[in-house]
Amino acid sequence: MGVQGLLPFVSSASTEVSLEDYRGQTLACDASVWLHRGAISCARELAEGEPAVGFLRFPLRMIALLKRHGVRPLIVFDGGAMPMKARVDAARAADRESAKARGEFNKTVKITAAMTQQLIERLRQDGVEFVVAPFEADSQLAFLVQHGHAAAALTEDSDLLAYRCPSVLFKLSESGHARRITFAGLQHAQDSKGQLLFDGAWEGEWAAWEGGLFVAMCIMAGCDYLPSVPGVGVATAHKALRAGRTVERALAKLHSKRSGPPAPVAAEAYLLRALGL
DNA sequence: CGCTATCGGGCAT
DNA sequence: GTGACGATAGCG
Repeated sequence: MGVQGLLPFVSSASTEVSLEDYRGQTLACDASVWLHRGAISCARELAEGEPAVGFLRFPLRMIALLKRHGVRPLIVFDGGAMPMKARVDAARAADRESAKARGEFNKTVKITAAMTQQLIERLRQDGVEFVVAPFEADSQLAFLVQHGHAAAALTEDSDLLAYRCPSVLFKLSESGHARRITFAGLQHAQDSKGQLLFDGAWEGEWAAWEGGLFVAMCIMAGCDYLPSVPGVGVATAHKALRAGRTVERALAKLHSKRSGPPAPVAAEAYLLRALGL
């Protein structure tokens, strides 16, 4: 999931970069998407329990790509399941079951601990650094960049911005180019008319977004941890926060304007607590 | 109409 | 694991 619609919304703040720009530096790499993509190439074998090693090919190729450009990869694996994501995890398991019944194998792909272990073994042999996150890789990737252990995170997951990761590279291509979004660069993000999204509407606006409103916008638009407010995406959440200037007033505004069922009451309590309000 | 949200689905080889 | 992209639907 990630935050639906977030990347298009802030795409004006992204710039094209090359891996050459990171020569001699460390990139913290999200292993899960690489493993999933690799696993699609042998989805049937995996679904039917046949031995398969083809899923290693794609992640190893991406690592080779980084090394070819003089970049030091730090591979980050998902660790334990998040209790708060239990509902989402259960839904995905059910989806995999029904996909298997229909013979749609590439929708049944599930990265097992054994598969992760096989990749880790290769990384050990090849001298590639890695860490296993306590829970989800996302927050670990953000931590590594925030504390200077990596120059940027390399992922496909928009959640990295919600975690306030200072620098994120998306959509790495075979040519070694990617789109970079820095958290600080969001200050200059614009809408389609060239108007700033997070600054300029009032004195100190960017500081407010940086300090919590941006994260609130992401949560309101829908995350894996809370039932989202129906009919509210990134654009509506942004509008409400900009008009209200605080989470409380933005939520009140959405309530008064919206027809249909009110937001789940638990969502608000969690949101406010998550933001320390 | 214009804007926004949602749905289905590719990714690799 | 998440989401480009095009289509569709619901609202003001």
